[in-house]
Amino acid sequence: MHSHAAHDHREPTGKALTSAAQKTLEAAGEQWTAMRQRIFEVLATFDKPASAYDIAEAVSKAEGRRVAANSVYRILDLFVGANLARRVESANAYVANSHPGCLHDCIFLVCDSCGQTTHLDDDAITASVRGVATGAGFSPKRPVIEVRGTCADCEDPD
Amino acid sequence: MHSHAAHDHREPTGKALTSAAQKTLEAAGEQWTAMRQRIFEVLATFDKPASAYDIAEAVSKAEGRRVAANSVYRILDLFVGANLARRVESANAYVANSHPGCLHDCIFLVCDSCGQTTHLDDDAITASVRGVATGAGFSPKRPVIEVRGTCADCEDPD
DNA sequence: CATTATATGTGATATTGTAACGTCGCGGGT
DNA sequence: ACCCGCGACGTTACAATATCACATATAATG
Repeated sequence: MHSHAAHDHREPTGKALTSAAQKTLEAAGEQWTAMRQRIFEVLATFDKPASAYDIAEAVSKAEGRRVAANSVYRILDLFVGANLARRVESANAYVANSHPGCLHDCIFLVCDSCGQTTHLDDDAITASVRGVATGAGFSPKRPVIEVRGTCADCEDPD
Repeated sequence: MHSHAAHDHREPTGKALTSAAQKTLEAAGEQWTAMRQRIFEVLATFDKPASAYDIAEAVSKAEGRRVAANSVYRILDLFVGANLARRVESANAYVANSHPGCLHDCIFLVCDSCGQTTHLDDDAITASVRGVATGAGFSPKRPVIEVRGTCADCEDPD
């Protein structure tokens, strides 16, 4: 996937991904706490965007104690700020960034049927989006590019 | 603005816009009721994206009776479906479509500081977004392209 | 007019997101 | 060791956004 990118995106998984996330967060001058690790791990295991409440529920179950959505939001905000996670605006949900530390604007393909969300990078497109914004006298900070539609599996279930 | 579009976009305002909206909705086989007109008018007078609750409140005040958010959502959904209005996903809010009847994918520039939102059309960009989605085996239905940032006025207040 | 479909009203409830404030543990200064 | 300040997290309350179920009203149709 996104093999068109100029640089290679090997996607770390499991422990490697968590470890990469830790390095990135610490490099940003933030602490890597047990709670943050737990939330990152849970987020990373979801196969589709997870809401803060989804995560709170999953963590609560895993820890055997109540974890409030509140706390999850705080940590998700931190993750988004440090590029460990992304918010999918059209789904009110979050996904782990599979290559933290590299900070593309990104494109999400969100299936209306199953919720599966694919992450693409296409610097040409995102640059042109920023370009038209700038051309209109606007200072772009965060392009939100998401495509709602139907994924291959739902479109054509063999 | 968006003078690059292949066809002319004169932007109807006030009564002309309402009338254009009516024609479009009726052409879609839906009724143009007093309630729908009221909601469209109120939406069109907002100078920035309005939430369903903003609209419910404004209509309630204008009508001197309680109009529930519920009813507003129903009508907004209808409007979005008929292209009379658009939802700004990253703001949980809606804007009137200033040229109903013509249905571009569109690009919103949303100012994080003042909320002002500018609507651009750029068919080259939206086509390329749909293109990468299709290239990934995805069937795009509704691209969501929004740019969060700072508008000219907030960036550089003379 | 009677029948049916569509539109709206109403209250309840679910989901998503923030605010305010308290507690705990950790590190630095004294 | 003690105090202090700070960041992380817990806890409660609440605000904002969104949907559901069902009643009523209004419009379209025969």
